[in-house]
Amino acid sequence: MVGMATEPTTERGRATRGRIVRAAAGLIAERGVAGMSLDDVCLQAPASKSQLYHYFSGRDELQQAVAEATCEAVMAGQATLLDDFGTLEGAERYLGAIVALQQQRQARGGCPIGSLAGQLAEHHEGSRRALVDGFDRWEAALRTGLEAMAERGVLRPGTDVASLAAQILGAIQGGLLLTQVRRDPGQMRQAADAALVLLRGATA
Amino acid sequence: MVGMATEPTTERGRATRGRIVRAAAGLIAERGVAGMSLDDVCLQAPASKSQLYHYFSGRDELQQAVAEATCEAVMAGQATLLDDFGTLEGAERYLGAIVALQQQRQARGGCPIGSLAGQLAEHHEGSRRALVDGFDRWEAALRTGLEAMAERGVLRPGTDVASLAAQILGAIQGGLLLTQVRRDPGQMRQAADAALVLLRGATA
DNA sequence: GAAGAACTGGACGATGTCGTCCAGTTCTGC
DNA sequence: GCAGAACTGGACGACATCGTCCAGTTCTTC
Repeated sequence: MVGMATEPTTERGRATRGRIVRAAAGLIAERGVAGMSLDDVCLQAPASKSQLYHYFSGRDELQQAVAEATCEAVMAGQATLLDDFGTLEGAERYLGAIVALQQQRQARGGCPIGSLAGQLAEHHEGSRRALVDGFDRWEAALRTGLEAMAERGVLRPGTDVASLAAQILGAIQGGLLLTQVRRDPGQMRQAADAALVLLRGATA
Repeated sequence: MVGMATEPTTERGRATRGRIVRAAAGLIAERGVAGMSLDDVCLQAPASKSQLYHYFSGRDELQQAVAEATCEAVMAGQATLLDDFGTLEGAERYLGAIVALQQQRQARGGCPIGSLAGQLAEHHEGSRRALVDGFDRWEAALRTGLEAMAERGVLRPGTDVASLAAQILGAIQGGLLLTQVRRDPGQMRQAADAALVLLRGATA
């Protein structure tokens, strides 16, 4: 934990760093943060201990990198769906897609960001900040869609789109958490309905 | 992990088991599931290894006991507030109390049940079931309040109180998660407002 | 193509953790 | 008050994990 982490400057270095982060992310998703050992990460990457410690100062920094990569992946995965969020129908499609994904995954895993939050947020400031950043980007995308609706007069004038975006994100996260714990995608369906109630409650 | 767990039959045994669970719960709250070692639990309880393994088959069973105790504590802590949930004003008081608690705690810790969910639900079936039980009891309490409102004609006839209860619980959990990650009690305020919107949307 | 920086591989010691074991003490039922 | 069950204390071995170290290889720059 003495040496500082190094950014890779060569193509090979970037590839190695990427393999390590992906392996760590996979192991965390599979076994949880507690179940991920650095040796396992090296084995799975594949990479060696010195490579891991070359790019990361230690476990904490690796976990933070996983948090960042996870946020990136989640946002990238729903980017096109979120672009649609500027209309009521688009919002319905977006929320329906989340429900469908939960059904397809048999209600496992919950939200990748939310799951990490429960495991990291309270105990590692760097990881927490990475997750805050992820939620901020998510919420900003929702807000952008709401603003588009507001501009077209779909929402009542004076609607607090910032709050509404936060509430919708909260409903989604709560729904995903209950879905995961109860192993029931119906929980996400109800949460999606709740988000739509909040949205429709603000329509003109 | 070979021996099965034993229920204590004597007063002293129950006290010891209780000390162990409380110590484990405290350490998990402080450092997370990953950061709790059984040696630390014994040190803090105080108790000895053989006592721990006398009452629990191993780490997993101890964690499950912590999950059960946490659910119990959370429900006991809000029992009187939840009794109030049978009126609109009572519901406002209840949600306001959650917000106030988050402010008082400086947005730390989130929901004890929800936090455990993120760390345990995906990886230990027994713990998951304990958490499901906690959420079920919570939701049932909300539903009881909603049914009281429905009977008194506060809610529109035909309101699906079961779904509404799940949605309100989801809003609360989502709000607590965002509060914890963002370290901002305002997140819980917005979630509480969202829950009230859902509730008022069902009033006659 | 040579020099130096970046990267790689894997062995290694220190440490923490788990789970076992057994001898000693306290409690319970008769 | 005694026999047996329940409980307690702490030492112990096996093992996993962390983080370090250094020699060897590949890349970049000139």
